[in-house]
Amino acid sequence: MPELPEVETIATTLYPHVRGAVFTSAQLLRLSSLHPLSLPLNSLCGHKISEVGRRGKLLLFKLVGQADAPLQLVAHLRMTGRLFTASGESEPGKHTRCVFGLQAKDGESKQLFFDDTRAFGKLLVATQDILEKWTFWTSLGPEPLEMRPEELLPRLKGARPLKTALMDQSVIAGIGNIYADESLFTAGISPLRPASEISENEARKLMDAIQKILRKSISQCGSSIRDYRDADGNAGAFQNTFRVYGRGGKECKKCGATLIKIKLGGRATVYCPDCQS
DNA sequence: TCCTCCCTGTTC
DNA sequence: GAACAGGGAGGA
Repeated sequence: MPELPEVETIATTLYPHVRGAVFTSAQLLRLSSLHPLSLPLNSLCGHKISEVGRRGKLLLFKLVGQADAPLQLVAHLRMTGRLFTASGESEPGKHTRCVFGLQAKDGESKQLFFDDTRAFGKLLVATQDILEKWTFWTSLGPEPLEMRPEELLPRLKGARPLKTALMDQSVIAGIGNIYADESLFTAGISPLRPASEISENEARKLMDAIQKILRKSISQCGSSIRDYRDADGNAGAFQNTFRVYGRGGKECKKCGATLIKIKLGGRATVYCPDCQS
Protein backbone atom coordinates (compact mmCIF):
# COMPACT_ATOMS: atom_id res chain seq x y z
CA MET A 1 0.00 0.00 0.00
CA PRO A 2 1.76 3.10 -1.18
CA GLU A 3 2.92 5.33 1.62
CA LEU A 4 5.64 7.95 1.34
CA PRO A 5 8.56 5.69 0.29
CA GLU A 6 6.46 3.85 -2.29
CA VAL A 7 5.06 7.04 -3.81
CA GLU A 8 8.57 8.51 -3.88
CA THR A 9 9.78 5.39 -5.71
CA ILE A 10 6.94 5.56 -8.21
CA ALA A 11 7.65 9.23 -8.91
CA THR A 12 11.34 8.47 -9.47
CA THR A 13 10.77 5.47 -11.72
CA LEU A 14 7.91 7.02 -13.68
CA TYR A 15 9.58 10.33 -14.48
CA PRO A 16 12.05 9.06 -17.10
CA HIS A 17 9.17 7.46 -19.00
CA VAL A 18 7.01 10.58 -19.18
CA ARG A 19 9.40 13.52 -19.03
CA GLY A 20 8.46 16.08 -21.66
CA ALA A 21 5.55 13.97 -22.93
CA VAL A 22 2.31 15.66 -23.99
CA PHE A 23 -1.15 14.33 -23.10
CA THR A 24 -3.08 13.52 -26.28
CA SER A 25 -6.12 11.71 -24.85
CA ALA A 26 -7.75 10.66 -21.59
CA GLN A 27 -10.28 7.93 -21.04
CA LEU A 28 -11.95 7.42 -17.68
CA LEU A 29 -13.18 3.85 -17.24
CA ARG A 30 -14.63 4.24 -13.78
CA LEU A 31 -16.37 7.41 -12.73
CA SER A 32 -15.60 7.05 -9.03
CA SER A 33 -11.85 7.07 -9.74
CA LEU A 34 -12.07 10.79 -10.50
CA HIS A 35 -12.00 13.13 -7.51
CA PRO A 36 -15.20 15.21 -7.20
CA LEU A 37 -13.23 18.48 -7.36
CA SER A 38 -11.44 17.46 -10.55
CA LEU A 39 -11.65 19.20 -13.89
CA PRO A 40 -12.58 16.83 -16.73
CA LEU A 41 -9.67 14.51 -17.49
CA ASN A 42 -9.43 15.69 -21.07
CA SER A 43 -8.47 19.18 -19.88
CA LEU A 44 -5.01 17.64 -19.71
CA CYS A 45 -4.82 17.27 -23.49
CA GLY A 46 -2.11 19.43 -24.98
CA HIS A 47 -0.33 19.80 -21.64
CA LYS A 48 3.26 18.69 -21.25
CA ILE A 49 4.66 16.89 -18.21
CA SER A 50 7.49 18.92 -16.76
CA GLU A 51 7.98 17.14 -13.47
CA VAL A 52 6.75 14.16 -11.45
CA GLY A 53 6.88 14.74 -7.72
CA ARG A 54 5.29 13.84 -4.44
CA ARG A 55 3.61 15.54 -1.49
CA GLY A 56 2.82 13.19 1.38
CA LYS A 57 1.26 10.15 -0.26
CA LEU A 58 0.11 12.17 -3.26
CA LEU A 59 1.82 11.76 -6.61
CA LEU A 60 2.02 15.04 -8.52
CA PHE A 61 2.44 15.56 -12.25
CA LYS A 62 3.39 19.16 -12.90
CA LEU A 63 2.21 20.28 -16.30
CA VAL A 64 2.99 23.08 -18.71
CA GLY A 65 0.10 24.22 -20.91
CA GLN A 66 -0.29 26.98 -23.49
CA ALA A 67 -1.78 30.09 -21.95
CA ASP A 68 -4.30 29.05 -19.31
CA ALA A 69 -3.64 28.53 -15.61
CA PRO A 70 -1.07 25.79 -14.96
CA LEU A 71 -2.57 22.38 -14.26
CA GLN A 72 -1.46 19.51 -12.08
CA LEU A 73 -2.50 15.92 -12.21
CA VAL A 74 -2.69 14.60 -8.66
CA ALA A 75 -2.97 10.87 -7.95
CA HIS A 76 -3.81 9.32 -4.61
CA LEU A 77 -3.08 5.61 -5.01
CA ARG A 78 -4.57 4.54 -1.68
CA MET A 79 -4.09 0.79 -1.27
CA THR A 80 -3.88 -0.73 -4.71
CA GLY A 81 -3.39 2.08 -7.22
CA ARG A 82 -0.65 1.66 -9.83
CA LEU A 83 0.65 4.02 -12.49
CA PHE A 84 2.74 2.75 -15.36
CA THR A 85 3.41 3.41 -19.01
CA ALA A 86 3.12 1.11 -22.00
CA SER A 87 4.34 1.70 -25.50
CA GLY A 88 1.96 1.55 -28.43
CA GLU A 89 -1.64 0.48 -28.04
CA SER A 90 -2.25 -1.77 -25.06
CA GLU A 91 -5.69 -2.91 -24.00
CA PRO A 92 -7.03 -1.83 -20.62
CA GLY A 93 -6.97 -4.57 -18.00
CA LYS A 94 -9.75 -5.69 -15.71
CA HIS A 95 -8.76 -3.12 -13.10
CA THR A 96 -7.71 -0.27 -15.36
CA ARG A 97 -9.53 2.86 -14.21
CA CYS A 98 -8.02 5.35 -16.60
CA VAL A 99 -5.87 5.39 -19.74
CA PHE A 100 -4.01 8.45 -20.99
CA GLY A 101 -2.51 8.82 -24.43
CA LEU A 102 0.91 10.47 -24.44
CA GLN A 103 3.16 11.72 -27.17
CA ALA A 104 6.71 11.30 -25.97
CA LYS A 105 9.47 13.82 -26.62
CA ASP A 106 10.81 11.73 -29.49
CA GLY A 107 7.35 11.61 -31.10
CA GLU A 108 6.59 8.04 -30.04
CA SER A 109 3.06 7.25 -28.84
CA LYS A 110 2.74 5.91 -25.33
CA GLN A 111 0.02 5.20 -22.83
CA LEU A 112 -0.14 5.96 -19.15
CA PHE A 113 -2.31 3.51 -17.21
CA PHE A 114 -3.96 4.00 -13.86
CA ASP A 115 -4.90 0.55 -12.53
CA ASP A 116 -6.56 0.18 -9.15
CA THR A 117 -7.99 -3.17 -8.04
CA ARG A 118 -9.97 -1.91 -5.12
CA ALA A 119 -10.85 1.39 -6.73
CA PHE A 120 -10.11 3.45 -3.63
CA GLY A 121 -7.61 5.62 -5.47
CA LYS A 122 -8.46 8.96 -7.03
CA LEU A 123 -7.18 11.16 -9.82
CA LEU A 124 -7.56 14.91 -9.71
CA VAL A 125 -6.85 17.43 -12.47
CA ALA A 126 -6.57 20.78 -10.80
CA THR A 127 -5.44 24.36 -11.03
CA GLN A 128 -3.85 25.95 -7.98
CA ASP A 129 -7.24 27.52 -7.21
CA ILE A 130 -8.92 24.12 -7.13
CA LEU A 131 -6.19 22.65 -4.92
CA GLU A 132 -6.77 25.43 -2.44
CA LYS A 133 -10.40 24.40 -2.14
CA TRP A 134 -9.37 20.88 -1.22
CA THR A 135 -9.15 20.86 2.57
CA PHE A 136 -7.10 17.65 2.62
CA TRP A 137 -4.48 19.42 0.50
CA THR A 138 -4.45 22.68 2.42
CA SER A 139 -4.23 20.96 5.80
CA LEU A 140 -1.43 18.54 4.86
CA GLY A 141 1.29 18.56 7.50
CA PRO A 142 5.02 18.98 6.86
CA GLU A 143 7.15 16.49 4.96
CA PRO A 144 8.79 14.17 7.52
CA LEU A 145 12.12 14.13 5.67
CA GLU A 146 12.27 17.91 5.84
CA MET A 147 11.33 18.25 9.50
CA ARG A 148 13.80 19.10 12.23
CA PRO A 149 13.69 16.79 15.29
CA GLU A 150 12.14 19.47 17.50
CA GLU A 151 9.30 20.14 15.06
CA LEU A 152 7.29 17.04 15.90
CA LEU A 153 6.43 17.60 19.56
CA PRO A 154 4.32 20.77 19.14
CA ARG A 155 2.23 18.93 16.53
CA LEU A 156 1.36 16.05 18.87
CA LYS A 157 -1.73 17.36 20.57
CA GLY A 158 -4.75 15.72 22.16
CA ALA A 159 -5.38 12.61 24.19
CA ARG A 160 -5.64 10.31 21.17
CA PRO A 161 -3.16 7.47 20.82
CA LEU A 162 0.22 8.48 19.42
CA LYS A 163 -0.14 6.17 16.43
CA THR A 164 -3.45 7.75 15.45
CA ALA A 165 -1.77 11.16 15.54
CA LEU A 166 1.14 9.91 13.38
CA MET A 167 -1.27 8.70 10.73
CA ASP A 168 -3.15 11.98 10.70
CA GLN A 169 -1.91 13.59 7.48
CA SER A 170 -2.35 17.07 8.92
CA VAL A 171 0.14 16.26 11.69
CA ILE A 172 2.82 14.85 9.40
CA ALA A 173 2.38 13.92 5.73
CA GLY A 174 2.93 10.53 4.16
CA ILE A 175 2.93 8.08 7.08
CA GLY A 176 0.50 5.16 6.93
CA ASN A 177 0.00 1.99 8.89
CA ILE A 178 3.28 0.29 7.99
CA TYR A 179 5.65 3.14 8.76
CA ALA A 180 3.74 4.23 11.86
CA ASP A 181 4.14 0.78 13.43
CA GLU A 182 7.75 0.38 12.32
CA SER A 183 8.78 3.87 13.47
CA LEU A 184 7.17 3.44 16.88
CA PHE A 185 8.99 0.15 17.36
CA THR A 186 12.32 1.69 16.39
CA ALA A 187 11.72 4.58 18.79
CA GLY A 188 10.65 2.17 21.55
CA ILE A 189 7.40 4.00 22.20
CA SER A 190 3.99 2.37 22.61
CA PRO A 191 1.40 3.24 19.93
CA LEU A 192 -1.14 3.61 22.75
CA ARG A 193 0.56 6.46 24.56
CA PRO A 194 -1.57 9.62 24.51
CA ALA A 195 -0.03 11.94 21.93
CA SER A 196 0.01 14.93 24.26
CA GLU A 197 1.98 13.03 26.92
CA ILE A 198 5.06 12.42 24.80
CA SER A 199 8.20 14.01 26.20
CA GLU A 200 10.54 16.26 24.25
CA ASN A 201 13.17 13.55 24.25
CA GLU A 202 10.74 10.89 23.04
CA ALA A 203 9.45 13.11 20.24
CA ARG A 204 13.03 13.63 19.01
CA LYS A 205 13.67 9.93 19.16
CA LEU A 206 10.48 9.28 17.22
CA MET A 207 11.32 11.87 14.57
CA ASP A 208 14.75 10.27 14.15
CA ALA A 209 13.16 6.84 13.85
CA ILE A 210 10.63 8.04 11.26
CA GLN A 211 13.35 9.58 9.11
CA LYS A 212 15.62 6.58 9.43
CA ILE A 213 12.87 4.12 8.49
CA LEU A 214 11.58 6.22 5.59
CA ARG A 215 15.07 6.75 4.16
CA LYS A 216 15.91 3.09 4.49
CA SER A 217 12.69 2.09 2.77
CA ILE A 218 13.22 4.57 -0.08
CA SER A 219 16.71 3.12 -0.58
CA GLN A 220 15.08 -0.31 -0.99
CA CYS A 221 12.38 1.01 -3.36
CA GLY A 222 9.65 0.75 -0.73
CA SER A 223 7.67 -2.16 0.66
CA SER A 224 5.65 -4.56 -1.46
CA ILE A 225 2.65 -6.12 0.22
CA ARG A 226 0.51 -7.82 -2.41
CA ASP A 227 -0.09 -5.15 -5.04
CA TYR A 228 2.52 -2.45 -4.86
CA ARG A 229 4.92 -2.16 -7.80
CA ASP A 230 6.99 0.76 -9.01
CA ALA A 231 6.43 2.26 -12.47
CA ASP A 232 8.72 -0.38 -13.99
CA GLY A 233 6.74 -3.21 -12.41
CA ASN A 234 9.38 -4.00 -9.81
CA ALA A 235 8.59 -4.87 -6.20
CA GLY A 236 10.28 -3.13 -3.29
CA ALA A 237 12.34 -4.98 -0.70
CA PHE A 238 11.69 -3.18 2.57
CA GLN A 239 8.94 -5.62 3.58
CA ASN A 240 11.73 -8.11 4.29
CA THR A 241 12.95 -5.94 7.13
CA PHE A 242 9.62 -5.32 8.87
CA ARG A 243 10.03 -5.83 12.58
CA VAL A 244 6.40 -5.48 13.69
CA TYR A 245 4.05 -4.76 10.79
CA GLY A 246 2.14 -7.93 9.88
CA ARG A 247 3.94 -9.90 12.61
CA GLY A 248 1.28 -10.02 15.34
CA GLY A 249 1.66 -13.13 17.54
CA LYS A 250 5.22 -13.75 16.35
CA GLU A 251 8.44 -13.25 18.28
CA CYS A 252 9.93 -9.80 18.69
CA LYS A 253 13.16 -9.83 16.68
CA LYS A 254 14.83 -7.79 19.40
CA CYS A 255 13.74 -9.39 22.68
CA GLY A 256 11.81 -12.55 21.78
CA ALA A 257 8.56 -11.49 23.45
CA THR A 258 5.30 -12.19 21.65
CA LEU A 259 4.22 -9.22 19.56
CA ILE A 260 0.76 -7.91 20.39
CA LYS A 261 -1.82 -7.16 17.73
CA ILE A 262 -4.66 -4.78 18.47
CA LYS A 263 -7.07 -2.56 16.57
CA LEU A 264 -6.44 1.12 16.84
CA GLY A 265 -8.73 3.51 15.02
CA GLY A 266 -9.94 0.56 12.99
CA ARG A 267 -6.40 -0.31 11.87
CA ALA A 268 -4.33 -3.37 12.69
CA THR A 269 -1.56 -2.33 15.04
CA VAL A 270 1.37 -4.48 16.13
CA TYR A 271 3.85 -3.65 18.86
CA CYS A 272 6.20 -5.27 21.35
CA PRO A 273 4.98 -5.07 24.97
CA ASP A 274 8.57 -5.19 26.27
CA CYS A 275 10.47 -2.99 23.80
CA GLN A 276 7.81 -0.29 23.55
CA SER A 277 6.51 1.64 26.51
C1' DT B 1 -13.70 12.04 18.93
C1' DC B 2 -15.16 7.72 17.31
C1' DC B 3 -17.55 4.71 13.91
C1' DT B 4 -18.90 3.20 9.36
C1' DC B 5 -18.43 3.02 4.62
C1' DC B 6 -16.16 2.60 0.36
C1' DC B 7 -13.95 -1.69 -2.78
C1' DT B 8 -12.26 -6.42 -4.24
C1' DG B 9 -9.15 -10.20 -3.81
C1' DT B 10 -7.19 -13.32 -0.61
C1' DT B 11 -7.24 -16.05 3.44
C1' DC B 12 -9.46 -18.44 7.10
C1' DG C 1 -19.07 -17.41 3.27
C1' DA C 2 -17.18 -14.45 6.66
C1' DA C 3 -13.08 -11.85 8.06
C1' DC C 4 -9.54 -9.01 6.71
C1' DA C 5 -6.67 -5.49 4.45
C1' DG C 6 -6.91 0.14 5.01
C1' DG C 7 -6.91 6.13 4.01
C1' DG C 8 -9.91 9.32 4.25
C1' DA C 9 -14.79 11.21 3.97
C1' DG C 10 -18.71 11.93 6.32
C1' DG C 11 -21.91 11.21 9.87
C1' DA C 12 -23.21 10.15 14.84
